Amino acid sequence: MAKPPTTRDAVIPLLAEAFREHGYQGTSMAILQDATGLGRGSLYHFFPGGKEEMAAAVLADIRAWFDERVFSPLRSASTGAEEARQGVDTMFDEVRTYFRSGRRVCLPGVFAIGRERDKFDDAVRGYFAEWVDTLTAALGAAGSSEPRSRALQLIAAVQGGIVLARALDDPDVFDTVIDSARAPIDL
Amino acid sequence: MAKPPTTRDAVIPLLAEAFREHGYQGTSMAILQDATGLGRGSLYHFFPGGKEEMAAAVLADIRAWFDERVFSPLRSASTGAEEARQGVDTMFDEVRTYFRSGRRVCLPGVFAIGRERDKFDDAVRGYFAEWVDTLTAALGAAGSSEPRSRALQLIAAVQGGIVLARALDDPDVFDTVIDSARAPIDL
DNA sequence: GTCTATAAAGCGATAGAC
DNA sequence: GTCTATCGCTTTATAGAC
Repeated sequence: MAKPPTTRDAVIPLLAEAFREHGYQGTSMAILQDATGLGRGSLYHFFPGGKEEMAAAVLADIRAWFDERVFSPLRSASTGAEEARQGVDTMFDEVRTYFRSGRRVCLPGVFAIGRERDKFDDAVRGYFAEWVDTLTAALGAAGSSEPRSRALQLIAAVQGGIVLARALDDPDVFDTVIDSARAPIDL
Repeated sequence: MAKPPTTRDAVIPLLAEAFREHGYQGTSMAILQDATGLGRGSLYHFFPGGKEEMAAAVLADIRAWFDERVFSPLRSASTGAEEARQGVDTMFDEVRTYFRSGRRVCLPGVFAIGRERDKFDDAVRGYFAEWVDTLTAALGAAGSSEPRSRALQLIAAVQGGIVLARALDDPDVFDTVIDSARAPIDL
C-alpha cells in the first residue's frame, strides 16, 4: 500500500494478507498491486507464474513460519512429559497470536474448503499433516492415551474456532473454544 | 446438468451444491447453468437479483433445513434432561449425514471466512447464532455446567472437522474429531 | 526492475425473439 | 417461461518503452 518493497521475500507477507482477506479467487491482480504498491510488471517479474505462483509462495512462507514457531518446538518437546506439555502450551500461545483470535483466517484452511484445494493439494495437506504429526508426538510424550485423536480434536478446535468467531463476529468465541477443548485434561 | 426443473424451489438445491463446490466467487453463471440445466434467461427469471439473490435463497433454504431438522428438535428437547441428551444425539446424527463426514462443506461456514461474510452478514450470523442458542439450551437442560462454552466447542468441532477432513482428504478424520469432542462428558 | 498499454478471455447482467 | 445474442466491465497475462 505505502512503501514499495524491492525484494521478492519482502513482498510475500503483503501478498499473504491480501489472500487472507479476499480468498484466492477474490484476490485480483489489481488488489495485489494495491497491497504491495508494485505495478503489474514488477509482480510478474518476481512471480512469472502470476497469481498461482504468488499463492504458492505465500503457502510456502506460512509453512516455514509454522515449521519454525510451532512444528519444530513440538518435535523437540517430545522428549519428556514436562517439555511436551510446555510445547503444547507454547503452540496455543503462538497460534492465538498468529490468528489474532480468529480475526485472521488460516489460509491453508481456507484453501482446504475451496476449489483451491486441488491446485495446492500438496501444500494444504502437508501443512496439516505435519501439524497433526508433531502434535500427536508431543501429546504422546505427555502421556495422552489417544494422542492422534486428541491432536485432531485440538487442531479442529483452532480451525472451527476461527470459523465460529468470524461468523459471530466475536473474537472471544475463539478463546472460549480453545479453552473448552483444552479443559478436560489440559493436554 | 440432466433434467431442467421448472420451479424456483426445485432449482435451489442444485444451486446450493454448485455454491458449495465452487464457493461464491468461484461460481459463475455458466456453472449455475450447467448445474441446473437452465439457460441464463430462466435463471434471471427466477432470480432477478442474479447471483447474489441465488446465494441468498440458498442460505435461506439451508437455514430452513437446519431449523426443521436440528434447531427445532434441540429447542423442544430442552424440557427434560433425558430428552435433551437425545436431542444432542440426533443433532450429531443429522449433521454427520448432512455434511457427509466433511465431504460436503458448510456454506455459511465457507461464507464466514470469506469476503462474502459482509454481503450475507445476517444470514451467516443468524445461522450460527441460532445453532449456538438452541444447543446451549439443550446442554443446559441436560445438566451441563457451562452450556454455552460447550455448545461453542461442539459446533466448532463440526466446522473444524470439515476443514481438517478435507485438508487431509480423509472423512474418518471428521468422525474422529466429533467423537473426541463428545467423549469427555458425552453431552 | 518498473512502468503503461493492450491483448484475449471470462464475467455478470440485459434485451428481445419465440 | 425459455432461449440466444450481446453489452460493458473486469480479469489474467503479455509486450515493449524507459
